[in-house]
Amino acid sequence: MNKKISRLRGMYDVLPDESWIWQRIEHIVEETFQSYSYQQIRFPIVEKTQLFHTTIGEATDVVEKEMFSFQSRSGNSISLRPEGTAGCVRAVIQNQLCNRGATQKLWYIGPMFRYERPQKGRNRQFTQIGAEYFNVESAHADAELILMTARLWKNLGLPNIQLEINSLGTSQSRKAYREVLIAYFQQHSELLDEDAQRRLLTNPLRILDSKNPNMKEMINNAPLLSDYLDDESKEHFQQLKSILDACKISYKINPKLVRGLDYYSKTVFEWITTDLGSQGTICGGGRYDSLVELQGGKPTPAVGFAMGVDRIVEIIKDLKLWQNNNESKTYLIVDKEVAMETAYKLSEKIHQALPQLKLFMNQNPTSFKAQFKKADKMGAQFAIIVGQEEAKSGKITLKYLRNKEIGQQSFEFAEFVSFMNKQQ
RNA sequence: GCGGCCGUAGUUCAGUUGGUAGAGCCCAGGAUUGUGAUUCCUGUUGUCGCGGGUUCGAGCCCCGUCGGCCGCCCCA
Repeated sequence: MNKKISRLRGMYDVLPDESWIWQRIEHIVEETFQSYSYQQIRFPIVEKTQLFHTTIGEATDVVEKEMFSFQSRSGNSISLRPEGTAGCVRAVIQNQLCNRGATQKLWYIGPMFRYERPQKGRNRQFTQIGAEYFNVESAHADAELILMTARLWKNLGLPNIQLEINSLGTSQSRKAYREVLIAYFQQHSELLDEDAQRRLLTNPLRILDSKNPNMKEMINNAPLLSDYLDDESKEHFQQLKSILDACKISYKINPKLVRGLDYYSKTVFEWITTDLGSQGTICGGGRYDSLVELQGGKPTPAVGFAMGVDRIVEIIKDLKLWQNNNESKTYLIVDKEVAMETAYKLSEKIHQALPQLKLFMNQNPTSFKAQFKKADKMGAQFAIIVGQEEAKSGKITLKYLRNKEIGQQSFEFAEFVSFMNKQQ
């Protein structure tokens, strides 16, 4: 008879000991993206299932077996978004943000849902932050997005992150390569595992990603995508590389880097950490020039990326990169014998005069000793003591808990305010 | 979707060949007449994840289930 209802598998609660990390990441992301003049866009968590099928691709794992799909009351199939680009593109088309050649630099943050087996760095509800740059065809746009993410890692203070890039080519050159690749794999069909057999005609590029040791040699000898790039794609890729070189962003060209979502073309990139085990990609993205048209909009080149906030939080926690400074700095210690009205009058006066001050007030006054103990455990810098003497005199007694030499002082209210202002 | 490990107080864990639970930390109170971080004393806490089975008897054995971790897979 267990009446407790537990949370769903792969979902989680963010508790106060961790929420401050999320808040700080969100704050830094917002500042960084704004400094590059990207504007926030917000779009629904639920969309028509069809949107994800046409955008992400029928043969992808995300669509085939990882979507939270269900029937709406009117009988339509709707789904929780498994990623952000689909909804963002839909919103751009529907609200005509790119009409008459307008460019857009957009970013978003929010929960995404995929029905997967939970693991470190992989949850069923997870938070992604993404940015999308619409209507610039040249690699300058790709470069800006990569530079902006590099700036973000710097601002967040994340170490051990590497950039990998590749070019998938235009959809025409990819089509040509695809046929060569299928032919090659068919020659070696006796070596293909079950997974590869299944993907041979739906998504042969993904076979290159396989870690099956039996297929390793065969894959290593497979024709390379880079040999089949057309001039336009080569030129585009070269442009990106020379900007990255100029800005001293180091990268590795990974010719086997192919993204799992169908809509990518030309540039693809990933930021990878070695600190998270097997879920090491913290940010991935690329160009998707044909997606807007595929969704029924006017042809609009675009490029974007998404990053997993949960994974970034994990790194910051595991490596203990940050310290919490969101805790109360000042603890209001109230004598049991002092009327709470007096204490509240003072605390409101303090909030009015020092709006930045993080004041903790104990609504259940116990002994002085116990309150001091609590203030200490909480990491408070100061204790304001409201005892019977202070209630009579109207003065403020302030004790500096972190420095015995300064110790305890008595102030008039105005003196107290200017003292605290100096401290902050 | 596949494979492996795991689930005992708030927490970290112990629990002998099956005989219905224990420690450290934390928390609360006190030694200290209005004052913390050291020390000492005292005290609270569990349907042993949940359900079923075997047994005279199950935290321990078996089955199921839920949840977590790790690998595959996938991806951010």
